[in-house]
Amino acid sequence: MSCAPATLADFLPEIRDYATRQCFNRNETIFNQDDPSDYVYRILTGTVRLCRYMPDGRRYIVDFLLEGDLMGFVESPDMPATAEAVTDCLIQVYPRECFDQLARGNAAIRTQLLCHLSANLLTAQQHMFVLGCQRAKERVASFLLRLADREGLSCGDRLSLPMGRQDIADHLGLTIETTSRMISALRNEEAILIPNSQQIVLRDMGALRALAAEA
Amino acid sequence: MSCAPATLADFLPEIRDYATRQCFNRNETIFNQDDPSDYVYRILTGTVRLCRYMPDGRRYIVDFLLEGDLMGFVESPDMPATAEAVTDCLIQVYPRECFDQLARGNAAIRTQLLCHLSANLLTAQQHMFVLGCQRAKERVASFLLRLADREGLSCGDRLSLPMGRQDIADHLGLTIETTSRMISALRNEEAILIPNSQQIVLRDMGALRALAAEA
DNA sequence: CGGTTGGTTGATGCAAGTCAACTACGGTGG
DNA sequence: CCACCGTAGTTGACTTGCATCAACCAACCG
Repeated sequence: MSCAPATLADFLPEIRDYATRQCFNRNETIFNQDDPSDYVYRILTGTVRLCRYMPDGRRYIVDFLLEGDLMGFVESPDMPATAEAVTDCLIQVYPRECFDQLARGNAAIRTQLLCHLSANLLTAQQHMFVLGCQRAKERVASFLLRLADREGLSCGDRLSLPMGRQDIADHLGLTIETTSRMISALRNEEAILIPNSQQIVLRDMGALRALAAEA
Repeated sequence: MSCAPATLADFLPEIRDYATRQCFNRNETIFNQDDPSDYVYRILTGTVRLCRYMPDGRRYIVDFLLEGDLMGFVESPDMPATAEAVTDCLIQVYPRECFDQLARGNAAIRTQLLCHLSANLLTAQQHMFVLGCQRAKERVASFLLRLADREGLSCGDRLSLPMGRQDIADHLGLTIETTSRMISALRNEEAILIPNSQQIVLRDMGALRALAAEA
């Protein structure tokens, strides 16, 4: 059974009467790891990071969520990660119970839910390869390409990086200095241009793809 | 909604008449990345590795599957990874269409399917932390603890390692030499005993947990 | 202006990778 | 029974890629 063209988000308007909208400022926490899973979320505007914090303070950024993305659909009594606003965000919050009830009566939603989780799992596996096998410059190239793909960008387009260098580093398993150096290296090799630190022009996606070398 | 005590595997007997059993020798391929997702699998005996191969030959081992584990439930037209027998295996193979039909008529199965995918996703996120943040010795400790947990072992028990050092290395994003050195280091620190290279006695799980430092 | 925050760059150190030798074990056949 | 071989694991010597530590720069703002 393959995924239908509809997406999970298409069904959420059906329960919009039960939803609330919330604003979060940059770096504000949206929910905490181990909070009860009582809500599901949709990002209306802004960028969010999903983090896991370790007892010793180390942080790993599981993923970034962009405008339109959903979170909170993992089947677990507690949230497995903390969500924080990377930029100011507007977020639609749906009561979980309400969504579950909708899903119980609607097979198409359940199918989409499976697709959503499967897609997340595949993304995670892809990223495990990045962390397990790639070197620093390849990781940065993979990261830029993945963001570009999600935004539907192609060669010559301008990619905006709402997250800071430290966030990118924590997502790629690198330090902020190495991340910065590798971005500079890609500029020196003329694979990208850096009009300013928040934006990157994808000058040579072929070169980036050659580095990322993902199937 | 939390996961019921039943598991996905409990429902498979209902379609056992449509299943076949297949034997695979050590290192034999069970299915290939990009094969159509026409079957779901249950490991009856033996150990399996799920791998992703890259164009340049690098290999990443997504996970190991043990006796009783299931695979092939990701919602995708093609298999996202290759499955290979780590040891000689006996595997029950169910036609996917048959399972899907069962799931369509049974809400409990669908719930379990969501739990199964969610659990896989959480495992993947946990492992991303291992790859992104931990150093070599911590990774090996995490690996041993996870295997021990899955086998339900505790302090003093003997853990068997059906997979070779190279497999462990490819799962942890290390080289075979570093993996071997770290295992030796854990022996020298008296956290483990190594009666032979395929078995490990968990002498001091506290020390291992302190290294893994996972929540 | 000076202070603050986020990013870049340089110098140095170390953890893990690489290359290579050696050991242990399990067959297989003389 | 031992001699030989092939495979898998361990250990040592050396190299290197990234982390660390530290200085510097640019943008922004009171």
